[in-house]
Amino acid sequence: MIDRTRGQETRQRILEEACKVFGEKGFRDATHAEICREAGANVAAINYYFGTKEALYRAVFEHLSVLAETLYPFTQGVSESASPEDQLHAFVRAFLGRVFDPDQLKHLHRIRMAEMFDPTGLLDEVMDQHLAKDRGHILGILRQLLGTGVPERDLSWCEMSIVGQCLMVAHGPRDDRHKDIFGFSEAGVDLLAEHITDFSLAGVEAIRRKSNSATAWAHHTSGANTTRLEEDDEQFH
Amino acid sequence: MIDRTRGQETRQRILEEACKVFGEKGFRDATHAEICREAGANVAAINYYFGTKEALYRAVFEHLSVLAETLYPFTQGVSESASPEDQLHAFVRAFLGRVFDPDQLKHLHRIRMAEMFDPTGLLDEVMDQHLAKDRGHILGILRQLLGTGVPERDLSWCEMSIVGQCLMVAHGPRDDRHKDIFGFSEAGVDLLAEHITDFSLAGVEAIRRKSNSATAWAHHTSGANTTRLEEDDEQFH
DNA sequence: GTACAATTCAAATACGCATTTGAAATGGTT
DNA sequence: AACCATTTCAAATGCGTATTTGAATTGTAC
Repeated sequence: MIDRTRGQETRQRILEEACKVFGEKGFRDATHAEICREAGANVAAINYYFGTKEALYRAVFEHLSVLAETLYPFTQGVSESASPEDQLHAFVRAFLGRVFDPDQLKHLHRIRMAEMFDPTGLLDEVMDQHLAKDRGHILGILRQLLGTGVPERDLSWCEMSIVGQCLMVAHGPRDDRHKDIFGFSEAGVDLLAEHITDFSLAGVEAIRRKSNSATAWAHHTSGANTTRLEEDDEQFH
Repeated sequence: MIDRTRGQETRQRILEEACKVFGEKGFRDATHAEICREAGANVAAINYYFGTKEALYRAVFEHLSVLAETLYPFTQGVSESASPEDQLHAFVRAFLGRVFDPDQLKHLHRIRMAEMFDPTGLLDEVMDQHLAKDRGHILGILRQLLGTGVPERDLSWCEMSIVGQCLMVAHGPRDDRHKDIFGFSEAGVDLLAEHITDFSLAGVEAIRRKSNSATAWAHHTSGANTTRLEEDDEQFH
């Protein structure tokens, strides 16, 4: 058999360097030249090991995705029978862990967001798969929190409200600026997770109440802006 | 004097077409050729009227920004003395109005998000200015809702929680898929605004309570995860 | 109707970068 | 040592597209 360790090492160096460059510059502004220079390889190496820049991009995404699921599983630290509140907390913490990972993983967030708003189209199918898995998890938790009778729309919108917070909390490559804005320090991920969890639990609960009281004693919610939260809620004094 | 109406018309057509193309393809994938073709002008026209592609990009952003502030002011429909709850509602509605505008304006959202996660760097200063104005508005509302004693960090994080929802509710050019995911129809902006407002008001209120009870009777919140919402809150049964 | 500025145009240029190519080097196998 | 697959390399090639250029056209003033 033939020793391939040398070649696989180069391949690995390129893959990891590509994570960094794609993460920092985005697909379009990343160049073969830069990736290979930093990885200590020749420009032709990308073509040799991955075929095309696009294939390398996909390889990077897959690489980072499995890394994310390994390092920050959404169920980390909670038993299956934990309360939905604790499950949500774990979900948020894992989500933020991925987003603020000090190593390679933070690049995944950048790549995913860039792909959402400035899509190359290269990751469409792959992203859909991973997305579906994540959605299943958070929706499961929300079903517990909201109960069975709640309409699908409330479910989806609560999901959006929670995930939106987790996604927007970290900006792209300009995170210096972001840290200034939101007063965030690396050590504060747990605090931030607590904030989002508390905020979201209260939000979800408000939606649950409203939905319940709406379906309970009336088929018509015809009044325009008369259905505000305060009516059936004593939490505002 | 010389008649410039003809020229200015061409300039305007290019500007509006550029909004569309930059919005749909992003800065990097937009080409002189496509913009000019759609605008019925020659490739050289961009250079003639705007100098460079980058200058055109900046012009587009400025154009759309003033349009946004004109069409969807954050204070629309509420008096200055309205309750902070109603002010927040108006803010969210205006925000979503901008994001879901069926015409040109929707492109602004795409451009801003792309600039966040795949920055060209061309709009940094300009975006900071507009951002600062928006932040002032929402922070003012939050100050009313949270009271004076609340720490700046809670303020910033609540801001993030709210704005995050508004930003993530609409994806990029792939909004077909998004609409499927979140079950959103154009007519539903008001419903969605109501959801986000309700969700956020409850979230903010939860943060306020926690912050108050924390500062009121202890300087040490040393326990790790013992400061969950349920302790001083009767809304979870 | 001549002159002159503003505008439009087609074709040429320039440049960056992904990709190719074919030769050189490496290292194990016989 | 001779052989062969694997891997590295420097230098071309080719393509897409922003930008330039200089000539043609339009419209206005005198």
